[in-house]
Amino acid sequence: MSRKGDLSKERILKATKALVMRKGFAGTSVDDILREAGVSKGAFFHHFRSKADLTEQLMRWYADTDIRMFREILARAEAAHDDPMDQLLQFLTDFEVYLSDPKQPPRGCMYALYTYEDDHFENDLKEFVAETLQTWTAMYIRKFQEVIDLHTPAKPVTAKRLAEMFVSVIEGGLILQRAYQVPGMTARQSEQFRDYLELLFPTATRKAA
Amino acid sequence: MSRKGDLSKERILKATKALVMRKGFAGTSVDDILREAGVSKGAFFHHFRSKADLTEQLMRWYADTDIRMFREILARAEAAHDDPMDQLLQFLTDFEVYLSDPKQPPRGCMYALYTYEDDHFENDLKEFVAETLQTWTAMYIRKFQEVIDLHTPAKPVTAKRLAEMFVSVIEGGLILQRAYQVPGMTARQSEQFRDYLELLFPTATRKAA
DNA sequence: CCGAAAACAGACCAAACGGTATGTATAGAA
DNA sequence: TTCTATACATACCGTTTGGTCTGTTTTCGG
Repeated sequence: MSRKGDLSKERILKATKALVMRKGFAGTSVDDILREAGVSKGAFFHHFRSKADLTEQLMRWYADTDIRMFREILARAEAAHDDPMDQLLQFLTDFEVYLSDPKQPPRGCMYALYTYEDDHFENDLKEFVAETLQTWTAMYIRKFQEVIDLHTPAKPVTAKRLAEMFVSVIEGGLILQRAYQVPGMTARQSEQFRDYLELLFPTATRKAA
Repeated sequence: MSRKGDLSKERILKATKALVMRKGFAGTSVDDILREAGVSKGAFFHHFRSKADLTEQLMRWYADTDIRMFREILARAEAAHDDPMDQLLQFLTDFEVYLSDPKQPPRGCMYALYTYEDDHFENDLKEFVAETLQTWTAMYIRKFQEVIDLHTPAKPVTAKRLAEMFVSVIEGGLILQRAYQVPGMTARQSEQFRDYLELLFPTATRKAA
């Protein structure tokens, strides 16, 4: 495995991610990517069979790092607390810190972007995106179920619904954040969701982090 | 004002809306639109100076009908109840009925789509989208403020935050709905948000519709 | 240090793109 | 009926697009 080639490939992927987040998939041309990544056309088509191939690899690469990031934050929260509710609240506050990081200005979710441009893509990529979103949701379902099992909710609720609501609120927050160009919007949605959880599980004890 | 021309123009706008919701702005070519709308290139460029001009007019046309629709649902809810909380819950259930209407398969929000492709557009269009989203949010802020003034919330909360959370939850619901291709997702998010409101304002009376 | 595979560079291409030019049909006011 | 502005239709144009082809450099095991 040569290192040089993998480095270029990652340069291309990163450049494409940045461009796609601002211009969409169809709105990003191969020449745009070459300029942004500083590679030649030959290099590009050496690593990717086509633009569609790049799109697919980008999606899988993005999903991999994305899910891994969430797992890490959750693992830290689980290590810090015993009660699943405390773990959850810790996860959310840590996630808010991540969201409020002033680096990487144009925040966004590539799954969201994808769903609004899905006509250009193959069916197996559609399935992959749906599966990835489900994996992401499943992570939360598990945790919410633990909370529900331990603390009686003030109103009947399912773990699945709570998980889906959290994902929705984050996705929607990103859209508002982009539209208004105010950095804190998504984190605020997470906060607001925490408030909901605290109302929903009033018996859950709250400890200092 | 001749009727014939306006009719063709609306045909083009409707066709573009349908295409854009599946392929994005950049991913929809003028020829695509001509095919979908069944008009000639001459007709198209008679009504629109450029593709960018169409994009702007489409956005304004969409925003107009969109906001009007929300105002109508809210007006009906306000006519049906006296208590702002009842009005709000009625509004949400009516909105859920609208969302669950099996017509118009590919649901989506053009503002969301826009924010993920905004690099192609002019600044005044960016401002217009932001303003429209703010108008939409402001509608809810007013109503939430009335509720807060009348019923003490179980946890301190601002009308603005609640309004933004609702918009977020709907936008996010649309994304999940598109990704999973299950029609009820967005309506479920609205339901879940209603649950939150009922926990937040426990003193609010609930009447039968 | 050699040879072969990987990694690149850049000229080139056909098709699709947004847009124009020019001509024709049509509708309504005078 | 005639005049004129609107409403189209279509051939055409320059540019950009995704992709190919050919040739050169770099890398690395033997």
